[in-house]
Amino acid sequence: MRIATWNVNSITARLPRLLDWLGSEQPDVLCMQETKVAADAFPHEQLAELGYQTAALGQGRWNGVAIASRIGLDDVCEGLPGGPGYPTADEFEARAVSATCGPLRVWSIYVPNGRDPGHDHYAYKLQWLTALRDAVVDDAKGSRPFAVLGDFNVAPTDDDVWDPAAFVDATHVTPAERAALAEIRETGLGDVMPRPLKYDKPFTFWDYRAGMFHKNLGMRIDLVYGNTPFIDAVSDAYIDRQARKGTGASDHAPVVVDLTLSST
DNA sequence: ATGCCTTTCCCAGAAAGA
Repeated sequence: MRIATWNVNSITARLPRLLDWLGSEQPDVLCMQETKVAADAFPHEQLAELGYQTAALGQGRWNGVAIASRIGLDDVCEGLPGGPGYPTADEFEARAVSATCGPLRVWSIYVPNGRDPGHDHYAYKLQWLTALRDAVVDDAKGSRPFAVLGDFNVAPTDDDVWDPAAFVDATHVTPAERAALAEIRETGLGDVMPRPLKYDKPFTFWDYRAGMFHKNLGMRIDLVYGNTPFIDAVSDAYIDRQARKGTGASDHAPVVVDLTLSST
């Protein structure tokens, strides 16, 4: 079984490449982020033609998350239970969707950026991560394979950015953000470390500007956090950097995880 | 080592991304 996560940076702009990628890589489950499309404009039909059922949560211009599965899609939960809103407490963004896909329970998440450590968006980010921790604690301890996949917008360690000196006073690397990730892991989840396929670090994001991808100045911020039954089933994990190449690419590459489950 | 790209809103340029 193959499961992947990919921040597509607009599913509308990325649709030709997404459909090609699904056809060639054949994931059974794909978690997507930054679909940037309202739920009623999501390309359900095009993915259905490739055999995928889809659950999409969207609000139009910003954010948007989805799950595509060809092994079943049940018990869909839209949004982050108990999560904060932005800019006001009751304005909930499209940043989380979860579903049961065959033997797996999965979340597709898009963590708020934070913008700047002094910005209220940063406080929102930390509140959001705390709510995510509370929302996954039961499934993390369960016997069913369970994983949270997506764009966490936090580099877990200094090894996960091209140069820590470039991130002084920046978001994505602060102790509070990293502590919030540690609290999520402490529910019983492990960080699935993918192979980079090229160079030494498994970056998942490279800025569009200034040839960052070609200089390999990237970050590892798209993560797969799995519980013990999930981790025990992982046979391989890697960054599909091919998908970041060329014109019309997202600024994120997919993280692909191969699983060998006893039931499949 | 930043908004030098990209996308969306909609047709001009602001907002957002990390």
